[in-house]
Amino acid sequence: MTESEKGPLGRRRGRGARERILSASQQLFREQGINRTGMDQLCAVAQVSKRTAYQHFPSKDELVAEYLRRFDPEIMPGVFDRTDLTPRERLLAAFEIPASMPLCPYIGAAVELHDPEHPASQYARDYKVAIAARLTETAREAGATNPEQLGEQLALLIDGASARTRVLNSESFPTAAAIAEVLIDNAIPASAQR
Amino acid sequence: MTESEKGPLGRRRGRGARERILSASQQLFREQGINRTGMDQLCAVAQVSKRTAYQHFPSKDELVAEYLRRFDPEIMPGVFDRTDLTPRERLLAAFEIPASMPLCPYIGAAVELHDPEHPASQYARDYKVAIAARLTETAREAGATNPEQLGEQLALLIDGASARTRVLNSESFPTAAAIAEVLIDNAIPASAQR
DNA sequence: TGCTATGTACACCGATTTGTGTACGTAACG
DNA sequence: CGTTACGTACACAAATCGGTGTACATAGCA
Repeated sequence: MTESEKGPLGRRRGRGARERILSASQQLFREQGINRTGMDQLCAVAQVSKRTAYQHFPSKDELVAEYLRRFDPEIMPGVFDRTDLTPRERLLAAFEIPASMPLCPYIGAAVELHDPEHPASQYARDYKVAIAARLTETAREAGATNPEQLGEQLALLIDGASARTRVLNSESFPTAAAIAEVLIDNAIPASAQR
Repeated sequence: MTESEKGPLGRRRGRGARERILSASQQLFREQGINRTGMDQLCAVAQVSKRTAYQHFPSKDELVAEYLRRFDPEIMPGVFDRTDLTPRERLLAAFEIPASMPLCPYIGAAVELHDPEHPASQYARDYKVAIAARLTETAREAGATNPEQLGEQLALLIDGASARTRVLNSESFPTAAAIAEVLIDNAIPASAQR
């Protein structure tokens, strides 16, 4: 609403339309959900004409899929690369989420879209599998006797905390972290610990 | 599409309109989700005129809330009343879901509606708290040293399995049950077991 | 300079959404 | 019987949805 709004001969916002669209997607799809965010509103926030949006993305469905693919992957996958932590600490670090996480967007997309064939749903599935694989890999480094099992278990805890945080509107990751600690200690033979 | 369809002077479907509406809600909201089910389709399945539907429910939002309240509570709460099982067995029985459960409808509603103030979201929260309380109560019967903690942990496992089953399109409750077994055994002192 | 890619403004489409207004049947019950 | 509550048919409103058509402006590059 400032003076920098589009005049009758609209101020040009520049060439980075695609990035602005994806940035607005991150904000709006997270804050309001996918279904409750119309393309009109999204374009208004991105300061992009609707025509431009549809020149970059063939449909909203494809935009949603790209939104998931471009989802800032620094939080979760980042912990797996922290060489300053032991494998065990890395497993536990996956449960320290930055509180600005209302709901895992992959779960949110899968539930909202309600179609397993939707490109975004497919990517959500791939992502969840990849995270579980990373957890399994780290569990193996930590010396777990059954790393696949521990990886899948920890992945389930993360999703449980995410879903429960959303429904109850209260933080559930500490609970999940407590469970994780028990599972990890149970899964790593005493000889491999420390 | 059989001959029993409404003719020009429509065959009367009888007085049980409200029940038919709620029954159709159970079916459609589960199969297609809430947002993707329009009132027109819902009324068609319920064999009820749209006018009648809005005479029973002031709005779709209220219908959704009532759909959750009326949700057949035989599966989950039922296991808590099974006197043929030990408390420990009852806790584990909560993880045996009948596979016809695509996603916990309470989680689904909370995610789809995307508004914590929505009456259905509020009820979902209440329901989740109630289930956790039942688990806590049973955990206390089983002799857990910290029943509140164990109850909350088991509740998180159930929600994690539900969410993960939905996203991955593959059964996750066995994984959750395996974790539950570990947690239960860890939470009950040896003296109280058996 | 002029060409091309990118972005813009804005009206518009058809479909779908929740929700009403109106006038009419009919079943149940006194 | 008549009354009343319940249910019906159908049109329609107002908003919103995803998506397009058209004509124009500008930035970057050769």
